[in-house]
Amino acid sequence: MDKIFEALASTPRRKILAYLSETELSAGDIASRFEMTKPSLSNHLRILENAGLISGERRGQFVFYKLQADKLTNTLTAFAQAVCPVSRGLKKESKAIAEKSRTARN
Amino acid sequence: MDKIFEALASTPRRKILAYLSETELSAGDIASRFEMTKPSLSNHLRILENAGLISGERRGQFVFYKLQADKLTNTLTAFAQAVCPVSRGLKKESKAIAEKSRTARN
DNA sequence: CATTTAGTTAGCTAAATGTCTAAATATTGG
DNA sequence: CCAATATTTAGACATTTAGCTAACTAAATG
Repeated sequence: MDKIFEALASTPRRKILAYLSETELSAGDIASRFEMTKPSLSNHLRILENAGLISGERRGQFVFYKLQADKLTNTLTAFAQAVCPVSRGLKKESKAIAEKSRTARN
Repeated sequence: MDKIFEALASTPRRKILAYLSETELSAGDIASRFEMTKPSLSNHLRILENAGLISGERRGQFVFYKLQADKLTNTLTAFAQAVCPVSRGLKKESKAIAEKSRTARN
């Protein structure tokens, strides 16, 4: 939990996750999207990987990174539920659904 | 967004949010639950308040803090949706619901 | 109005973080 | 094997962060 929230506390790292949400990318592909040296970016990738949010696999010259979406969503929802009592969340959701249905009917 | 994830990247601060999920508490009430001086804790409260995750109100001698649950859930779900493509999330949810129903029937 | 209680602000220090450059490692292709 | 490409590791440096103590502001109370 600690490692994950620490990993998320960085704009470039969250941006990396967003890039990886579409497709896997090599370290260089990712680096080219940032104004930052490759070593700096490599460090961000390491932090994300240590947190279990991404995983890298070497294929030939390249190392391809992909998102571990489950880890991310599980952590965020678990935390949200721990902090925002479940029933409250469900109530809100129900209300939103009800509102949607209502407007759809009219 | 930046401020919020930065605020969440701290174990004591996440713990404060958990305490406030039950009820509002005075700064001193919160401080008494930590092995930390009051000024240190006051600083954590300031960071959480600046992020919009909690709000403090002075009543007499005390300053009571309460959770801004909407801000938290909205931010987390928005981010989760931005990073984990929506359809994938829904699929997972559907699967979980189906599984629940199935076991309930047996 | 002086004192006590609650909380924040200010100033300091140690530790952690983010970035860089230079060098090392791994893989591919001539 | 040597050179080129992709990536990581190592070491240095500046900035930020988290904690502390001491001093300050605000409210209640004798």
